Amino acid sequence: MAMNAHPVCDCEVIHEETVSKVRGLMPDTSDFSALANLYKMFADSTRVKILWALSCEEMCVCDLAVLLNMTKSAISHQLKSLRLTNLVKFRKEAQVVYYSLADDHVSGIFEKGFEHIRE
Amino acid sequence: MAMNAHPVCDCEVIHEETVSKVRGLMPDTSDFSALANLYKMFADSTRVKILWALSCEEMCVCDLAVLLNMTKSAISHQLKSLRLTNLVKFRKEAQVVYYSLADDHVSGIFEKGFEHIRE
DNA sequence: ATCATAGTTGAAAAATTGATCAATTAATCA
DNA sequence: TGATTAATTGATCAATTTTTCAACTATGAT
Repeated sequence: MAMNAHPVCDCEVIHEETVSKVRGLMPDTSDFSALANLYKMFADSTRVKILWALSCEEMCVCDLAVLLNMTKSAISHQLKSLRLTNLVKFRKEAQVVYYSLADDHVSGIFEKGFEHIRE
Repeated sequence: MAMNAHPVCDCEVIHEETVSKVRGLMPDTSDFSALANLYKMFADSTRVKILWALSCEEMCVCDLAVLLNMTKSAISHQLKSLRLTNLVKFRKEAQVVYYSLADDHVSGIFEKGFEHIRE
């Protein structure tokens, strides 16, 4: 009969040592959230296309809307998420807002991804 | 008055050249989907913790459930997604199923991510 | 054979997300 | 000033996703 069944997972700890070792090495939950939130930006076709396009060239909202055949509103909403995660930066010239990648890190993440899917 | 407003985005193409140049370079939609689906696996706290844990050591479902304080069922569902995207592999020994990372690519993707959030 | 445990599965519930729509801001120009 | 266009915003709806729950399979032990 189970003497040490875990309340939540309802199972014995099969390998206590492994679990405590890994737990000891584990980054904070907030680090994992930050990481997940970063990858979330690459986890949607629209956003990943926007990021890829901006890795080619600086573009305004309108350009992106035409390129991806979507409304300015939809693009703008996505750009907002990308701004909030510091993946893109922008400059305003008259009424036009030009977006570009915040830094070269982003392209680096792309490369890793494309590497993997072409294996 | 607008002479060439785009039907979907309801805007003029501000920079036709930019748009057509980028459009010419653009990978297939299916490539972007594949990329987004890959990053989707890293875009959830639970999954990213599982992947990170497995990058430390091979673990069974129970170990992961205890480590993350979640039910075996929830873990198992996530592992299924990870299996379907070929990010993890497993071996069965008696009733216990041991999971590990499918290849070193995965750790590489982590590093890029952590690099970015620690900037 | 019976029972306990590891793990998986499908369906439903709960939570999150993405596109749309209408309204709004900001800037230019007549 | 009033009209036009780029862009943003908040609310809503639809779709997707994650967890939960209960039922189930499979393996090993008594």
